[in-house]
Amino acid sequence: MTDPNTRRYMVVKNFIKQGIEDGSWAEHKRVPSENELVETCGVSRMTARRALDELTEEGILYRAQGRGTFVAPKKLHSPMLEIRNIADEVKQRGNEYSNELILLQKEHCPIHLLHYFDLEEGEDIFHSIMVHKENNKPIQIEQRYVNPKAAPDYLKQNFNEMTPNVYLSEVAPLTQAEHQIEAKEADPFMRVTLKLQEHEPVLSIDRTTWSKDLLVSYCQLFHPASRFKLTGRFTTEHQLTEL
Amino acid sequence: MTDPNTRRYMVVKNFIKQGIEDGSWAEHKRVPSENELVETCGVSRMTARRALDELTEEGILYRAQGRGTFVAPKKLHSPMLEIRNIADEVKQRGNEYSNELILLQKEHCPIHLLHYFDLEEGEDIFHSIMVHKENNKPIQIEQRYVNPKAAPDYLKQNFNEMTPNVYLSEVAPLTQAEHQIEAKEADPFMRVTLKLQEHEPVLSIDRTTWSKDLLVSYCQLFHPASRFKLTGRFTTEHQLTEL
DNA sequence: TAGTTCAACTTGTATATACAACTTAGCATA
DNA sequence: TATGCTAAGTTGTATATACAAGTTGAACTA
Repeated sequence: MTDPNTRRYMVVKNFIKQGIEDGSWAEHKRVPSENELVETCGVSRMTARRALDELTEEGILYRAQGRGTFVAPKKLHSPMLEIRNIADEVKQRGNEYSNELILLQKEHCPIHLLHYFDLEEGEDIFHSIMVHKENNKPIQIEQRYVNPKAAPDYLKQNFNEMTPNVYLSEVAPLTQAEHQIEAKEADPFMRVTLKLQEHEPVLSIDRTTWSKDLLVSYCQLFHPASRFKLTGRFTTEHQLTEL
Repeated sequence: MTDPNTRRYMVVKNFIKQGIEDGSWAEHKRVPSENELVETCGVSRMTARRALDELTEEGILYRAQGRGTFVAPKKLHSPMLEIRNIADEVKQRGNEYSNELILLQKEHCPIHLLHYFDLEEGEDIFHSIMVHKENNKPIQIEQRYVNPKAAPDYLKQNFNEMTPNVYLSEVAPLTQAEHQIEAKEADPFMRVTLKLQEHEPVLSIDRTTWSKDLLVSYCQLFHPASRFKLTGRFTTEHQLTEL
């Protein structure tokens, strides 16, 4: 039972999530009761209950004693991690994850980033560009500058095994992150890569991450803004400059 | 068993929380195992487990299979949290700010929000919808549910003087906020109000705010995603679950 | 008709049990 | 010494069972 998806309560969770996704149960509609799931899924009530409990905790369902369990209209609490791992997310949807490495090299640090990475002009930095795919369809472009001091072996990694995000969080555990979200026009590369229509905007997420006081990575993520539903969760504890 | 604190798993939770508070178990120290709690608290293992599970979910403990359950390091709490208001932002750009109140009323709390606001069915909540304008051009739709316990005089306010955001932060100082950013299709109301083109997406920001442990407000902000350049900046503190 | 009771269904709490999966320390062996 | 194995302890998953507590609608009664 190494694959999480073979676990019985995961089967039930996916069964419910699937039903919500394909419209079997609309918002505020009752999903099968615990006892009904015992019948249809062939699990014990406690297992069915665990599935419903977790989905409730994730904000996907809500429950009312004596009445039933219902589909929540909009997630108040996102089930996602604070920094999402796109590979896991794709797999969690039951789809196939793959990626394509466009660029991976050492280069002189761009001038406008020298200050952030605490580098002198002419010093090197790692630069990668990759495309993340779901069922072979491009869903995200990732451009990333990585601090050699924080991840000296970045260039040697095989990013089919492990996304840059996961690798970096292993070699330089996150202590702080800053995000900037922006909707903007796509450039020609994005338009071709993400198969965008004319004038279709992209949702851009700039993410800067630190490990202790060391700036580890500056990363830009681009998604099609209209065709995909993109959610992120941010718990702010310092400062938020808004709009 | 009407008092939640008489429930067995709550007894165990309080026992653990108490021990952490009075210093019996320091950060990263092991707390009693499930079987030890069976002995000392006189509950079944599943009940002890539920207590530890919930405390883990709350970020108070972390668990490692085969090793034990440990006290998680404390989250950093910064009392200062700034959410700048849109009126100031517009004025800072040298433009004229105005708004239009679409709806301001008391209504029964929607069922799916009862749990979050800690209300019973039939209890009332405040609901407002307004449009923020820059040079008389709509730039943001704000829909907001407000907890009457946190801001009992919300309905009496004149929101030309002070935006809901500013008013709320005065009567119930923010201690925590959570955001969810999403690009999605506009509904007809948004399309008309924000003068959107066909199929033009909106950038939606869901913001939930707390004052201490009290959920103050659940708010949705909608912006045209393509015509305006919208940037938000978020500083996140991450907690490590595995050490 | 209006109000009450009750049966059937729901979720909520609690226990007892079994086995799987993982970690660690100590022991046995090469 | 170094290596590998095992036993004991831990969390993780799953089942079966029982009763408590809240909801609903239908049958019953005044």
